[in-house]
Amino acid sequence: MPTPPYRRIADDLRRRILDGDLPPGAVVPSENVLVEQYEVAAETARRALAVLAAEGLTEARRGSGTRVRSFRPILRQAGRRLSAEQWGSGRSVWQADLDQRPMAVDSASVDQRPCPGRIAGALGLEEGAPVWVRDRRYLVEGAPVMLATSYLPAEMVAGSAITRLDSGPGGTYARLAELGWAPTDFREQVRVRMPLPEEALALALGAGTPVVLIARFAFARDGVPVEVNEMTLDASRYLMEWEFPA
Amino acid sequence: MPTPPYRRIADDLRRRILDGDLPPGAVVPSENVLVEQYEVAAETARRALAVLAAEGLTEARRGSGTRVRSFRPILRQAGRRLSAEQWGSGRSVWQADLDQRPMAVDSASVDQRPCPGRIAGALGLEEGAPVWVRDRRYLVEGAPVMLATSYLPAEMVAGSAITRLDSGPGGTYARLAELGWAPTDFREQVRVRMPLPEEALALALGAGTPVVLIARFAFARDGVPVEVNEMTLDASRYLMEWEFPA
DNA sequence: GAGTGGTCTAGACCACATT
DNA sequence: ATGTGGTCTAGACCACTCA
Repeated sequence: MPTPPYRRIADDLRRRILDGDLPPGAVVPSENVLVEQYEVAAETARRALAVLAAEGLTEARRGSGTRVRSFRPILRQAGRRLSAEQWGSGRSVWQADLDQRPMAVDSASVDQRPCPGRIAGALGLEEGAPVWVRDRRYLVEGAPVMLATSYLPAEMVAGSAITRLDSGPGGTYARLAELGWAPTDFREQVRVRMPLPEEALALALGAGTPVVLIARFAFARDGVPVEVNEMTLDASRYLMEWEFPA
Repeated sequence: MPTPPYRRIADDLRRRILDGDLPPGAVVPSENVLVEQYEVAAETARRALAVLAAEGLTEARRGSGTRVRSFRPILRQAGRRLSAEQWGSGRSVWQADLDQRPMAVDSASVDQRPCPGRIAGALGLEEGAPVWVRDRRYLVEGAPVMLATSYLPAEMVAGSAITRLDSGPGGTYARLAELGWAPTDFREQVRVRMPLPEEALALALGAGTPVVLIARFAFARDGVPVEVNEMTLDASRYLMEWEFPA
């Protein structure tokens, strides 16, 4: 039971990628080349390349070729507590160009709808109670990176700018504060899995790219839940950070 | 350019899984069955099943069959702030049996080593300065779920139980507190990607299972970094939670 | 032993990008 | 026009599980 040829080929290529022999953007040897070099059938060479694609290491383009993917993560900071100096010692262990690129919204909608069951429990509402639903897709450099759907009790936010596409300066949380429901605490629950086809489509995900699901709960004074925000992130584009006290 | 047969088959099966028609643990139609039902070649049927496996939805076992995977996550809580009542309204949107199963450690080592470059910066040390390195693998119900490697400045922890396999009651942080370096703040940086073969091996990962990489930085008073902990989690087994103030 | 998934081959046709 | 990746087929052999 020696490792099968397609795995050996994949292992070779992977090592070359991780060693930097094939840097980000470099063209990976084509199927035909692999067929010659390793003396295997075309399908076997394809399978080797498919392994790397499934690992998120490469990206194949029909007609062009297969290239090594590059990673330029967006830094998502939550619960920032520490000062800039403390950021200095204690910075990322991942060497990343954490440039702050501007984020845009390309498709958005705001609707009042009956509350879905799983959200109702979190908001302390009955299933089907009216909630305002804010739906958005975020882009960086023209490419989608995150989907977000936010739920707020209709009774709480009726008449405010939260029910309009443009929620105004400071956004939803600023409006909540004006209504006397300023968020004081947040809980974020995080799951990770491979995307469903619809998610892969909406985020234009390459093969081998997981998604991060974040459910964010915002609480006002006395622990009153005021918002649930379900987010879906392209995992290959994010470096997430949380800070909290001991 | 209609969707190719293998995708149609995969779509059919995926819908049946997500609809609950094929519940967790259920046997997915075998290659032979699919060959008959859809009148395709065996390789085409295989490819359809491979899609589902790559999505983490199924698990194939040679000789046995392909089954729908089940999701029984471990809840990992960080920065717990809110009370139990607030947990009540605002609970998970993912219906999950969050039983607290006991966690064991099966392989552990403690060594003094020169500090790797990427850790040195975070700990405010020179590269190569002596650090104690605590290495562990965690199991739940006999299966590995997390790898963790912790780095502490040798000068800070020399002579304490931190340098021994059994760090004593309360663990590393309790010992740090006794030494006058009680952690007061934490920063956790999180990345997600598909595993390298070595990681897949160490965590016994099925196909289509991402890993979560958490780099945890512990700070004592005045923002002095006292520990860096690099963790690798089986993404399919964790539900992570962070809480923090506005 | 029958059925299951895992791998490989040789050959074919297609869609697409680059030259 | 050539080369690239994407898909499909028919047939083969193997390793494993389960009854």
